[in-house]
Amino acid sequence: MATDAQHLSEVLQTGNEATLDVGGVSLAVTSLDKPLWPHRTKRDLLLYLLAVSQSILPHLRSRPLTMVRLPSGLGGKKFVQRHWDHKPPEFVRTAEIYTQDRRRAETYLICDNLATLLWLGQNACLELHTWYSRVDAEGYGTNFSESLESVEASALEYPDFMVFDLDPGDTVRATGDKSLTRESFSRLVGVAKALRERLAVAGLNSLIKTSGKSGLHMIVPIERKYPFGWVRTIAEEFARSLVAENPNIVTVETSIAERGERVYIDYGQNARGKSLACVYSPRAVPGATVSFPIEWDRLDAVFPTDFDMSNVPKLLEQQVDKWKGLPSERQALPPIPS
DNA sequence: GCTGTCT
DNA sequence: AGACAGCAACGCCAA
DNA sequence: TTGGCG
Ligand SMILES: [Mn+2]
Ligand SMILES: [Mn+2]
Repeated sequence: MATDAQHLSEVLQTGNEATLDVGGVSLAVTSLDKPLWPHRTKRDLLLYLLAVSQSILPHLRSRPLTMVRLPSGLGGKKFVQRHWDHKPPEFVRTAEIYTQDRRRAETYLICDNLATLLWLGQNACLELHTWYSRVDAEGYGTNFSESLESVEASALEYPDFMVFDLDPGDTVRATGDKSLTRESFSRLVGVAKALRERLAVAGLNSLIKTSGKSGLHMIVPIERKYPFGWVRTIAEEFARSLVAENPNIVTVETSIAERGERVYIDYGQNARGKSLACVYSPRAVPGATVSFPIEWDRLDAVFPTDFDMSNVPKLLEQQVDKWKGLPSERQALPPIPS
């Protein structure tokens, strides 16, 4: 039975299955040789999650999860899962959260510890997406399950980030190849910088990461006191101001057909129940690329495929978490008009 | 990947 | 015992 | 109320 990370790593190296002792709890892992990505197996996923656990766990903590699962890898069925209907292991933290559609509470998973992280890997969660609000009370209500009113009055209605999901527009190319071009990404970077400047003028510091696919995610840490509706209103103002300035390059148009080559700023992500790929989460794409934080002055020098499951653990050896301390950073937004 | 059901 | 089927979002907004 | 959207 393995105990520390070094030993866990050694145990995961060989055999098609193993029983891990993760901080005192027993966790069975199976099908370690099953390919989940081209040239990458479930063993590679578990070793990756173990290697980045110190980096990713602080960002997963207390946040309801949305999982992208591919039990048979990229060649098999893919599904998004937000609820867990059966009883998860004891060590997995959960929250019962009311959902509008089903008119009842569902069980959401929260990844608060290494055992849960590895268990998610065993369950072929190739992507881990998190909410922007947390279940921690800190003065707010924690009745998430009773009714729509109760969850709207709860801590989950108060995000600690404002987010901007920046997606590249269609790239017009004769070949029909839909992969991201340097030109398209460079246009995206330009929009991100312009948005950063807008935010800075308003006194707001922002951080940026690759989504792990083609886009960028901008994060503005905020005081945990504005309901999603207000955060969305502010995000929309910033997004529309960029569109007004550069209507040929930026759009907030929801219709895909209308967007064309323009960069899409999705401010609508600022809503309860929505999620973005967590920083350091792998993505279910052939290259096994990873969502990775970028320093603003490095943005021109990088490309999303620079960060994948193979090299990210190495990059993190220099600095365990590029966004260390982010969970406690807070900025004020304009007040809500009364 | 897991669970419950059918043969 | 083994095969197999079923299963696994949700909130916003414009129309 | 529905359908598109991410
Ligand atoms: Mn995106
Ligand atoms: Mn998007």
